[in-house]
Amino acid sequence: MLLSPSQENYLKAIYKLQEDDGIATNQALAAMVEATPASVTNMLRKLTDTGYVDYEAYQGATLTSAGRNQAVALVRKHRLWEVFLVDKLQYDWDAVHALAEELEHIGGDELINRLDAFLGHPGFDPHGDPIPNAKGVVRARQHAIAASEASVGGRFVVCGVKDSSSLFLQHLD
Amino acid sequence: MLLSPSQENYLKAIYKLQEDDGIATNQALAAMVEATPASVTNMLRKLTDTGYVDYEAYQGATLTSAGRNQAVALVRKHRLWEVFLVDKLQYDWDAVHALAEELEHIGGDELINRLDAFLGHPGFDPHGDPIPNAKGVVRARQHAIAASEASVGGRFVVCGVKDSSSLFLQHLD
DNA sequence: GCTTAGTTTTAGCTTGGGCTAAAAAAATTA
DNA sequence: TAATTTTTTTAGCCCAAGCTAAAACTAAGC
Repeated sequence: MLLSPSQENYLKAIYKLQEDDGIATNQALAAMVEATPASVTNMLRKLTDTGYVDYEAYQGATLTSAGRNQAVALVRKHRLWEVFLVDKLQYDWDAVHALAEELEHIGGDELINRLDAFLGHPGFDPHGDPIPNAKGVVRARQHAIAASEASVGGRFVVCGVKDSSSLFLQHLD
Repeated sequence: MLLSPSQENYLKAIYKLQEDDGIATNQALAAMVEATPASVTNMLRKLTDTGYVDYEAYQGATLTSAGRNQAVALVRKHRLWEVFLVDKLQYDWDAVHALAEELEHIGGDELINRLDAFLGHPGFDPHGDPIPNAKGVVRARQHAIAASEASVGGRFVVCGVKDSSSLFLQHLD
């Protein structure tokens, strides 16, 4: 089954919300894909019919295993393109998100696996997020704590940032 | 004015037909963009309204200078991505056309100029076609003659191929 | 110069993915 | 528990880009 860019964005959004909040509500999805809740209901129907999502009215959406595979593959593509843009094209790390959002919908496994090899199989993207491997396995970022948890005066290495808004990343620079 | 991928494909098709045949007929366009002649008529209206095409009923389409700029930019993007795929990702030259068709619709000047620099400002794509520079200037392939014109027994260097079908390119290999 | 063949356009329909406004369900508060 | 607020769904609409079938135009052959 072939997914449209729009459908792929929904799967990615559900995946992120499940990871972060445990549940993907209609409203949160609407905010994430920048559509109205009514449009989200429509799309969830379609994705349920095609077997990527489990969804019952008023109960929120969860990914099927097929849906989760797709979502992880998209995360992989997104993060590998971000590495390419920063490492090879010298983009600043705060400028790559939007472009990666476009690039992640291009091509299939062949392209992304070649890109992966070309980049030297990186384990993390420019924001420190882990890159799923070709089989969809994501290694968690180890030993990481939030900056707000760090003891004052202690010395730490920043290994990633959560917020990907361009404004916040520029502030960090 | 922002163009959809579909609109960009029409501009590219008109450009190619103008170059090759001198004129872009409705029928030839339909074949090139893989749509029906009726759909082509619709789209030509739109592109005329937005100022990229000059078109009067039954007279065929020509690009305005804005349209030509867009078309040349697309050819540039397409060919640079082909270089990337072959030189960096080790694709065979006969396998890159379809992927470049997708990639050429991504991003804007910034991305493509960075890609150009990364690739070392190549002058020609893997098929030997010249790559327009950032200003849209295309250097013609010099001193080139068709293989069918070459004298039997003479020695020549192949600097390009016209047909980009995967089948023909595989045959050459 | 007519007739036929080919091409292009018009008219009206379809599909995907949006939207708004109103109805229905769920959750919260009194 | 009842009333109110919030969330979700339904119903009906829009737009882009395609399609088919029929009408109109152009070009060729006799």
